[in-house]
Amino acid sequence: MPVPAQRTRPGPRRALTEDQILDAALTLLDAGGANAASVRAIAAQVGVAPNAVYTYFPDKAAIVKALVERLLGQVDHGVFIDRDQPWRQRVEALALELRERLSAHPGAVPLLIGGPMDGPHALALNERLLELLADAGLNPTDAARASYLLIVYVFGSIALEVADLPQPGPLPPESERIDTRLDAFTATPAEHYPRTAAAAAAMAGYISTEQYLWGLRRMLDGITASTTAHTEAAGV
Amino acid sequence: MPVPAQRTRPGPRRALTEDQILDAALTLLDAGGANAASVRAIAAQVGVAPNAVYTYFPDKAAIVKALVERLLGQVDHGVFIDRDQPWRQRVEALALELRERLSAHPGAVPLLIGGPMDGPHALALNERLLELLADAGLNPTDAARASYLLIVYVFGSIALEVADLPQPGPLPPESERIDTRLDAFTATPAEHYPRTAAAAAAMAGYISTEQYLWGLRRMLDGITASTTAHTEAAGV
DNA sequence: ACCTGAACACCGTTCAAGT
DNA sequence: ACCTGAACACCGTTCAAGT
Repeated sequence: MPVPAQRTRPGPRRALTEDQILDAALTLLDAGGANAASVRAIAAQVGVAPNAVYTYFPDKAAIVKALVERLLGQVDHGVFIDRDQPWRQRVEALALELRERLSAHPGAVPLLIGGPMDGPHALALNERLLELLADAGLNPTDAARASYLLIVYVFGSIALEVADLPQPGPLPPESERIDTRLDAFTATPAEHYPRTAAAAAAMAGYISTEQYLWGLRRMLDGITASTTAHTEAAGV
Repeated sequence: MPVPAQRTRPGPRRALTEDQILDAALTLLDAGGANAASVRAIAAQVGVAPNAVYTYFPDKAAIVKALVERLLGQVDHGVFIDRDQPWRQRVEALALELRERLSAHPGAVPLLIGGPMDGPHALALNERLLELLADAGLNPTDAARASYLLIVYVFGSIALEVADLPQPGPLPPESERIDTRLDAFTATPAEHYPRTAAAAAAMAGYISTEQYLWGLRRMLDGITASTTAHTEAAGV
């Protein structure tokens, strides 16, 4: 998003900024879920007529795109940029940081995965991940494939988690979270789906972060197993 | 089917079936993308007034739910139910079959991942996957975690693939597919994102099924690596 | 029981006009 | 340049009425 040139200075009054509109959209998303951020609701939130929004963004898709970029920009790179840390730990830090940032706004998640993530912040994150995998000793092809695998996992996990949520609004603390998925499985007649019922029982004690990290580590195991020669040389 | 007599006059008799409504929804989805299957468009497609649809389904969510169930029900279990096959091959067959069925209706994918998949067909698929993982020698806890990991991967892959699609409508053959993601990466200035640009170059020759299977195999590697003792005993 | 027209409360977006 | 009211073409859903 380029900085507007200084020559086009005020007209009668500039009542808003792009950021205020994105703030309003996010507030609505957090309170009412993915469908709550209508252009009209955003306009009402910031106190203008619906069509005034189109002074700042060409259409709703542009608002969504800018919002997605903003969320990805909030990811703290510090936690996984440190090359002195073991690379697996850095991947875990990245995965946890992304998950935490996105879980903070479940209503925005469907917008995230609803379109291509090709903005500058998305590309910057991808770049960091590729650096990380290069540090791990992967060649460019393996790094590219592994990065896509990890991205699918991170966003897929969050998307399915949000999809299983019973209602819009902020995520409750993990300990109190009601998981529709586990609910459905637990309510499943064991005579029809014995293994699903058993799996629900086996998983009942676990929290989702644990499951998330378990999956992530299995993927890292698989990635390193296929590229052992390189990882040995890379150290740590 | 003979030429339909014009019973456009209000008839007390049942003019439709639930299946016809789902057929219409799927047709619209395939032609116009995820937003094309409005209740009003469905009604128009089957030749009734919009509110007549509510005789068959209580609301739009019920239509979506039934449609998702129907799509999952079309998955052919035969390809991965055969216990004489090596279990990894069975997992791959399941993953490929699911991907093929869902890719046939890209417009329906956002509806798939937009809500919980807890219908009978979804549970049946989960049950088959757990059987498969039990055959591989995993204990119930590992099987539950591994199955969720695999589900996240399969649906996450398809969701991201659809999200990167430029246009609604049917998926073109894989060889002619335009991938917004790769496009964005290729168009990326190499001076800002050198590794992303390199990754795009490295991946340019690959087709997505190859990437899909690569990721799947890395996950299976990681799963077996963490449960070696069991897999040895399970044979194959 | 099934379908209808009409209506309600929404939606994204465009347009002409006012400042 | 920025904002407005009004309008257009949608949307899901409800209601009373007709068969």
